[in-house]
Amino acid sequence: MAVTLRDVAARAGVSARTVSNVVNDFHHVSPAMRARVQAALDELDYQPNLLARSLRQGRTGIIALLLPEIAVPYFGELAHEVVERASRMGCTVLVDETSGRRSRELALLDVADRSRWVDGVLLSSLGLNGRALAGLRSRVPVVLLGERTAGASHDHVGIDNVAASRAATQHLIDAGRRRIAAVGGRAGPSDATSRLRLRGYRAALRSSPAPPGGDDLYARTPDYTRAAGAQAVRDLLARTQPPDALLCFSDELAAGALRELHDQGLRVPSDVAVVGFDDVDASRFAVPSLTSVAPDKAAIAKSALEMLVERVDGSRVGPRDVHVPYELVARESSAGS
Amino acid sequence: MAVTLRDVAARAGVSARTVSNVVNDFHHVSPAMRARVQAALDELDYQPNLLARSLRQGRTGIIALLLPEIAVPYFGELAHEVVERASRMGCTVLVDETSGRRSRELALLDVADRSRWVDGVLLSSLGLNGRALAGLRSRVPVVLLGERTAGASHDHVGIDNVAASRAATQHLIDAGRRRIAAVGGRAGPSDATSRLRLRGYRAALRSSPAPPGGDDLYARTPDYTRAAGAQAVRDLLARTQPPDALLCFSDELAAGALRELHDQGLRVPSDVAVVGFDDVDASRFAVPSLTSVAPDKAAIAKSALEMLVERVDGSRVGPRDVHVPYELVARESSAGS
DNA sequence: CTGTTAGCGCCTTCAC
DNA sequence: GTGAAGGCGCTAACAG
Repeated sequence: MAVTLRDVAARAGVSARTVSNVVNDFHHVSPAMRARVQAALDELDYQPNLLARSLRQGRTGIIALLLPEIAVPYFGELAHEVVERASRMGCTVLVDETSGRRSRELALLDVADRSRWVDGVLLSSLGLNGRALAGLRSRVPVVLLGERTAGASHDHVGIDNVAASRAATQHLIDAGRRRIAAVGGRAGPSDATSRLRLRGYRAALRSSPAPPGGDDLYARTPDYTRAAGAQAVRDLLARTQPPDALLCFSDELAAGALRELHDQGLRVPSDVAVVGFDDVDASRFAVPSLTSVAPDKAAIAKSALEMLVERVDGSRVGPRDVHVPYELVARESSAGS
Repeated sequence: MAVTLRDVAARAGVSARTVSNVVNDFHHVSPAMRARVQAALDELDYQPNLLARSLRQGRTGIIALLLPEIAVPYFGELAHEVVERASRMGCTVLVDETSGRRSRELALLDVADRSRWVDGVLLSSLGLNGRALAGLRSRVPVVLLGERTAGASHDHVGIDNVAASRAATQHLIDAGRRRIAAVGGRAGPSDATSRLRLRGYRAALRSSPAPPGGDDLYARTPDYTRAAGAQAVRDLLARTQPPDALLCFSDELAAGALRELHDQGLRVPSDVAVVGFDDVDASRFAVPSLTSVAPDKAAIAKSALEMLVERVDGSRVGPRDVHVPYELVARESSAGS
């Protein structure tokens, strides 16, 4: 059926070894021989069976990208950067969804680890905390995207969430806001993102001359969706004194918040300023356009893949922790009061 | 290093074949034997090398999903449905991006075809027309997502674009709109989507009692992005008589249009009604929320994967053309004038 | 019901 | 610079 190395060898009247040498240009094959083999290669339209090659070499050139959900814009944009850079590096990307569930993250990691399908794993984990990850003895290298959970024993790449959150909060303070609410996540042990961002938020408030109330200005949410953002606004507005600014820990939350504020007859930014995280493409076109903390997604993909490939190549250096740049993109939703 | 079938066989004092039988529960292994093998399996923590299995069986359980761009919300949502259903069917999904470029689509198809990595391909093609696809003699089965281009020789699944577009246009006519503009694509030979949707749009107008002007109410766009939607609105408003409704051939176009209409001081829906296509998650939360044609994405993924698996299993029936349901979801952006 | 024997297609250690 | 043989780990024919 399919044409194999042997077929080509027979056609050219040489051994399989020689054909292999030509295909991968190994050693130095004599020009005459090379030409003859090449002719046979072309005539038979030979294409190597990558499966067999991988079995032999113990390397597939495939990396797994494990995300909570690919349809969430931020993860979609991240996946885009990963796929693009991987392809430039000669790798292909296998995408799998975890729903952010710990059990599923572990199961997929396990499969990836044992099946021999993938050379390495990029994991954007929501459910696994440091201990769970440290307990993981995987053959396949894993690089974490997003937060570094305490005690993690893996490479990790993300932005400095504390600093970013602090900067975003300061931006609102500078715009004259005094009752700034933080929105998103549960700040629990398995939600490092919101924990870190909350820390930055509080740090900014503490160093501000007119500090607002305490914890009551944090609205927890079960997830980072638009629906959760809308619900959070309803919760906040039901409290005695409504906020004059929202720091939402994702653009999706912020989008839901914008919608709900609109429904409640509040104007953005005059009544309430809104800032998001992730700087998703849609935020530029929202009405009003959304101020957001923009992580350098291309840089995340680049660092992560580079570290992963190093590990695949056998590097044994200690776990690394890479911070990529972020930028606060100021737009209409937080324009000066 | 890794524990193989042989190791287990040696440990249990049986042949590799028997172990294989236990692992895949083939034939009927005697309970006693099964228990002994299972014990060895557990003790050694054996996990099959899927690579070797695939090489042997000529099947990988991997399907490739070729999309223009995963970060585009519609494709992200589609990918989500595909990944989810594939995982339920025991398959994994390899995602690759084509940028909608013909050359890249062909190249990726070729790689998928020859590398033996994937059992089948799901292709959401923008650049390939019927002839180009028909000329493709691929070993690996391919199912097309989106439009069936004329003369295509492959299975295809999508919505009935003509009917859907006609229904959406009728919806605007019923809402009292008289100058309805169509927005999106180039309606050229390699852009079947806009061609079909334009056809439905025109059919609705023709059967309407008060037909508006002619072709001048179609705004071409280079792509289906928000930026293009905004630009299209600027173009349309520069014409002598501005439209009172927009039928945008994607929700992204519509989102850009909403933004631009807002910037130009026009109110939606009172001045201009807007309808989109795809019913992306963001559209529900837009301000105003966006009326959209909602294809049943889960059904697309389901049909496509089912057809693909049938082909992988050797089915040789003629090319099939499946229409999945769609629904016009009426929201604020087209509320009665 | 289980053991033996061949490969799947490729790369690579040995000889020449 | 080239040929021959072995094996990556698994499963599918054949025995027995």
